[in-house]
Amino acid sequence: MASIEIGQPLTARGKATRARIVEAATELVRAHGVANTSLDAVLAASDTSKSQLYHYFADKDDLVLAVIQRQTECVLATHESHLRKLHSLAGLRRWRDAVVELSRQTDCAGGCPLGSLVSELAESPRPRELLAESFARWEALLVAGFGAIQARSGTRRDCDLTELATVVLAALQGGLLLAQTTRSTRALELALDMAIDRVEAQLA
Amino acid sequence: MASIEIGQPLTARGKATRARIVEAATELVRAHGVANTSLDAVLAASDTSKSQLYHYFADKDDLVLAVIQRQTECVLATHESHLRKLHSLAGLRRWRDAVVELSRQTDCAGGCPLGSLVSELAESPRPRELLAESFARWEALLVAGFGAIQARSGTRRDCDLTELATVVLAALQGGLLLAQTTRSTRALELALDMAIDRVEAQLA
DNA sequence: TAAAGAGTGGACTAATTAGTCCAGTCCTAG
DNA sequence: CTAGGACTGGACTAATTAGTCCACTCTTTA
Repeated sequence: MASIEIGQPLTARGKATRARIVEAATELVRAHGVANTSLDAVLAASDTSKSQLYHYFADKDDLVLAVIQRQTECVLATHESHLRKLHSLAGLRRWRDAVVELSRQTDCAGGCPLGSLVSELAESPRPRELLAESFARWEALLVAGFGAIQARSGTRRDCDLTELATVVLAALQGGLLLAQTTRSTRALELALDMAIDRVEAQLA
Repeated sequence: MASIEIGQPLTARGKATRARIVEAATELVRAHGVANTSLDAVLAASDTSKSQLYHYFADKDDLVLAVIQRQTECVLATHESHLRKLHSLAGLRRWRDAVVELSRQTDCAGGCPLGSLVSELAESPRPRELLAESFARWEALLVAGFGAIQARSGTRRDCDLTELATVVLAALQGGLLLAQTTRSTRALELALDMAIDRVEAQLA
């Protein structure tokens, strides 16, 4: 009950303030991590004050939950725009190229925003639950895309699309982590190619 | 020069003290992350004092470098003991089972100690370099194992063992991250199976 | 138009943090 | 056995942090 009473802005101005706080916090967390993002830094970046922050969030953990949700929407929206129109393996390879290009544009820095949140927050129950839901939604996006490819190709092989989605996501996360470490997209490209070959073998 | 002058204990007692500090710091960092590990906590866990810590390390960053090195040795030693005697695909699958079992034993918590360090430290040049070296050594271990399998099997296919090692490592890292999120080894098993199937296809 | 409550500004506290400093003890080489 | 340097204990500082509080302004509604 208390968690519902806090954080619901009732006016347009309130909504705008809350949104500014979450936006600034999300950006700072993506760049520096949760532990290295102070509330004072969030306030400065969003041009708000302590009382505003604590008017909308119970504490820092509560703000972090909102950051997870916003970051989830950002990441899923990016991938959804590519995966929605998927209907062939060539389309899947275009998605691969887009992912690689996105990583290259930031010089492989930062890795996956959701993956980074996992390794920092996975030992806290509530954040971990939210992130698990995020990855489930991400997988569902891939499953839908695989289904579309399968439907288009006509051949209906008996294979588990969910398992395929899991390994593609694992290859993506592992590839991004190695890319971040080596500052090269090579590992990401190889990992995604392997996973997509697997998709082709199972689906075609 | 200065970095060499600090941190070299000259007596047996000094070496023991330094080792106790690094060991305690490594354990705390593995459990809570770098940013959530205070020097006071390290001192309490290692039963040492501030002046001892700053006698052997220039600052916290310097201690973190030592932690990266120690954690690297721990992880590589674990895998080396499995990969050294590798001479068949069945052996590689036993390594897979051991990795999965290790993850299961900790209820999938924590993920890979080196992977976690990457997402926390990859934006700092020196730590990133060290971690890149760690992964390179890990890959070299895999390459050596693949070479042994290839030599044993007799068939000499023309394939890039380094690329294979990279994708296996990516599958391992991505699988561990998803396992940590879902608290289930399922993703790790699927990802490693995919990668090992790839090894089989390329090597056999 | 006036009351009520949503929203705001910012000073304040208490705790924790990295890092400094010095007086002292222990060990070893000459 | 003694000087010098390695090593140690712990008090101390300065900065940063999450979180509290209250007086104030804005906005809506009756």
